[in-house]
Amino acid sequence: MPPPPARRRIPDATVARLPIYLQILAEQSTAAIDNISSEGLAGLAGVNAAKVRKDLSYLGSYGTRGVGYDVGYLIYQIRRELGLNYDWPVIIVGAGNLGQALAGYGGFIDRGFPVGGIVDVDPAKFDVVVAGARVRPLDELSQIVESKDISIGVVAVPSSAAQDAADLLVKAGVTSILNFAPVILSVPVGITVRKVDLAVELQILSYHEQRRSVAQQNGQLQGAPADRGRGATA
Amino acid sequence: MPPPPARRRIPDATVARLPIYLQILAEQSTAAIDNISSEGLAGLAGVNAAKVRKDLSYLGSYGTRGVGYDVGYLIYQIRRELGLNYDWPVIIVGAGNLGQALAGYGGFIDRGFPVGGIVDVDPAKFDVVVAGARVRPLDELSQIVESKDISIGVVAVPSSAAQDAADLLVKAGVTSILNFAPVILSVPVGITVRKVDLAVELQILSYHEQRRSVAQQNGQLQGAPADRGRGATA
DNA sequence: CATTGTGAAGCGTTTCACAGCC
DNA sequence: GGCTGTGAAACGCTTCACAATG
Repeated sequence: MPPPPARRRIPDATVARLPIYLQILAEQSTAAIDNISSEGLAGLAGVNAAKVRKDLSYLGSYGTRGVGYDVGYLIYQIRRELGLNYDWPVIIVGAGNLGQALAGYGGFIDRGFPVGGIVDVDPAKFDVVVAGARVRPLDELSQIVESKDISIGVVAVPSSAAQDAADLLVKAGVTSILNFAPVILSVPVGITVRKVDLAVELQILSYHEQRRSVAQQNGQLQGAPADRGRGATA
Repeated sequence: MPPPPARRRIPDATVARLPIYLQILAEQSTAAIDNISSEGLAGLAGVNAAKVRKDLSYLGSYGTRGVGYDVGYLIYQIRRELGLNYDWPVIIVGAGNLGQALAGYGGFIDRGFPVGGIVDVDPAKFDVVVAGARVRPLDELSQIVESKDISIGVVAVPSSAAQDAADLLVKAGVTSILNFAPVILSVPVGITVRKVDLAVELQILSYHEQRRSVAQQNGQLQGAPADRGRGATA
């Protein structure tokens, strides 16, 4: 069993799929299935089998020709590559509807991202307990980040406050930000930002709906286009 | 002013960026700025100017050489292309933490996606009013979809119930689904599904954090990789 | 003369096809 | 014999570079 060196640089497209494979493998493992072929995994993930093999090949040669992949071992390897062997506590900025839903969302803690803190500007929210975490004043952000050695921040504040929140997070030492506000955050080089914008998702769906209705009007029964990024037209 | 025909097929990558441009243009419009260059727009969107021009060229030739783009007209054209000239009411399946947060999320209605209904299996939640919508029994899903002519469904139920929810939505006539459950939904050809998986987002951030710590240990001060899909490493 | 619109080059991702191996 | 691992081809997206033009 080799030590955990980060070997090659893994393509971004592959990194975005590894969590999907991981989730499927975990389900297989629960169902006491301990071997899976690239084709089997591909079917469950909704992708091409060659893509699965290429993706997994970036981690190393962990399959057995003629047999497939050992589910448990693959889980171990993907988790290692994604850095999921340790918990990454997150700090949530904003204890409104969304912030509270996020804090209460079981998926966070279950998957190794415990809520290390949740802060807000509104004194009315201080000390409200959300899923085991007490809401603290925004002023304490920096102290929480430092004391709990947090590197991931979640921005769940209104658009107008998002850039300030991001600035505070960066100043406190956070190096990755998950942004739910519909604004483009400006951050220093070296900070990773991912954005989840619900309105954008809906607008992309709207585009497909609009195409559908136009196609219908023209009597064109051509298939919808394949999607990209995340999501897919089945 | 030409009538609204969906002209060429627009690349998926472009469709995914149009909502971002739209949002920025709306901000500009509010600030009484009525002209913008591809470079200006690119700067605000965090992308390359050539990309902006190519993206916009798929809609038609709506810019003026030597001048730039008329903000209002561009907003109109992007909205038209995305099918945002009409409201698209959505139905939310699941009135738990997430479903309620989504229903209450102002961004939905503000951007042309009013909550046409929210349903749940749990009788304890019936008739709870969330952001103006009364939670209804799951049984009524089909009737709500039909009576309000809803084509977009939001799946905000636990993983175990997600496929059932999707099946119900499809049977009721919904053709686009926004899925928040961490499972791959299986739907008939022609139905568009997009997935928002918070754990996946965090795991991608985790990958970058992990690389950072490995790089630090090895004293390699190489830059972090550019991101793909959504989000970006600045 | 600043800025768009776009062929063409460049680059990363996907898919194919098959050699390698258990 | 069946399935992995991977060069190479195909594809789509991004970026360049510049002609077109208000």
